[in-house]
Amino acid sequence: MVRQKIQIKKIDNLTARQVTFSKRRRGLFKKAHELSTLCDADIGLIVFSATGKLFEYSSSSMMQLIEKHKMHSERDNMDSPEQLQSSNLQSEKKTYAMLSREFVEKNRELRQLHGEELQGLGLEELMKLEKLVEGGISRVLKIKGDKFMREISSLKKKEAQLQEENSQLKQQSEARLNEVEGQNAIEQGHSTDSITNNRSYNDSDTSLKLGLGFPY
Amino acid sequence: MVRQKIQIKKIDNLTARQVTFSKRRRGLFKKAHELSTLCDADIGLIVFSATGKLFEYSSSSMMQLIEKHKMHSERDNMDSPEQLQSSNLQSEKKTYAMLSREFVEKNRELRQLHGEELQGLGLEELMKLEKLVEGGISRVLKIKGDKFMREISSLKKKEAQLQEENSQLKQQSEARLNEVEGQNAIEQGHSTDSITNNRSYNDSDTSLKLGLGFPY
DNA sequence: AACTATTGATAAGT
DNA sequence: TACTTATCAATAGTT
Repeated sequence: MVRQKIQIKKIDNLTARQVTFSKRRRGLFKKAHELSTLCDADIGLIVFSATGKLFEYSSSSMMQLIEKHKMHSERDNMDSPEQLQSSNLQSEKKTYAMLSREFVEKNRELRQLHGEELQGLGLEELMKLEKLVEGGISRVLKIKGDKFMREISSLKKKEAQLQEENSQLKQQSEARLNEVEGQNAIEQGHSTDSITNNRSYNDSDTSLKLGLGFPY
Repeated sequence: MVRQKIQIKKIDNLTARQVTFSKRRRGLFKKAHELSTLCDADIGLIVFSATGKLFEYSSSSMMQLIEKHKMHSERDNMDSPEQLQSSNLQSEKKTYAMLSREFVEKNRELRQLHGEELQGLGLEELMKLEKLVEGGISRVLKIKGDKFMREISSLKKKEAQLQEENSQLKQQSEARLNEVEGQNAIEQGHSTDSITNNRSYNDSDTSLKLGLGFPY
């Protein structure tokens, strides 16, 4: 409806969906309030987000409004008290069944978030799930993450120190070898091949990768 | 809001009020439907006109929505007149109430796992949550974790190798120094203090801690 | 969270 | 009630 008109269908992108939900929900509540004020109407608005969070508006009392609504739907549909009671029971059972289904569904989602029942998921879903859980853990572990980074960095520093000392030792050793050889010009020198190329241990940026791979 | 902007207060003129009611009601319902579709929200909208006429919209079932709303407002409205008759019914209602509570609880937990509502949690709860989410991610990232472990292990191995070479070099260097001093018995030996105590770099078991702290 | 270009909603008129 | 239109409000995409 703005920079570009959108289709009225579920928004794919999670972030965009959440933002739109927040914006439009506010707009909807405002409109409900305006209608209620302008036209002296009694309005109740119940909104459950996809995650199950409740938002509500009512111009008076939601409870009273719901009771009034119940009465109206009863009057509209029922002729006799028997029918009414039967319908009440029936609808309650329906709600019960609905709840059970949704309950099972929520439990499944929870177990998935807990890491169970991952076998049935495709790669795409697993990646989404990973992103989801990463998002959650990134907040919880923010402080822990800092410590983690410091430890990695300390590990790198120590490795560099070792490297440095290693090369110093090597120089020293070779210098002394030269000294020995200089003094015993006729004697054979000791081989130093077994300890060359120490710098190759730094070619892999393992520690850097680790630091970047886990930002929390 | 058009030819002239209006104030949000009850419209005096009856006809104008009725017209506005009709127009804005349609608009409100449309917006409610759009929000429901776009953001996968469950929405119920009840409107009573000033004359008492009922208009309603719901994205699914108004009754189920109202039941869900009751749960969230955690009212014990499960009791109804016919409850006292049957103990069977009573136990069913008990289950119903239990389900309701658990339902709300699950929803809260889900939202928390999605990273919301962390502000209100204590340190204890955050740690529990962290454990929970760690458990989840540990399974999802099993493969990724193996690579992580291998890299840590490789880092440790490299460090050990460096250490080993370092001490070999030290021995070699000292051996050569001894050789030099043996040959120049009168000359002063070079000090080797600057490179002693290399093993102290292993005193911190940083890499071990990292490996254990992040098992994935 | 703020901005803004654009679409959508609607007050008044017919 | 329905249509029109001038204007205001809501908001999608962007930063």
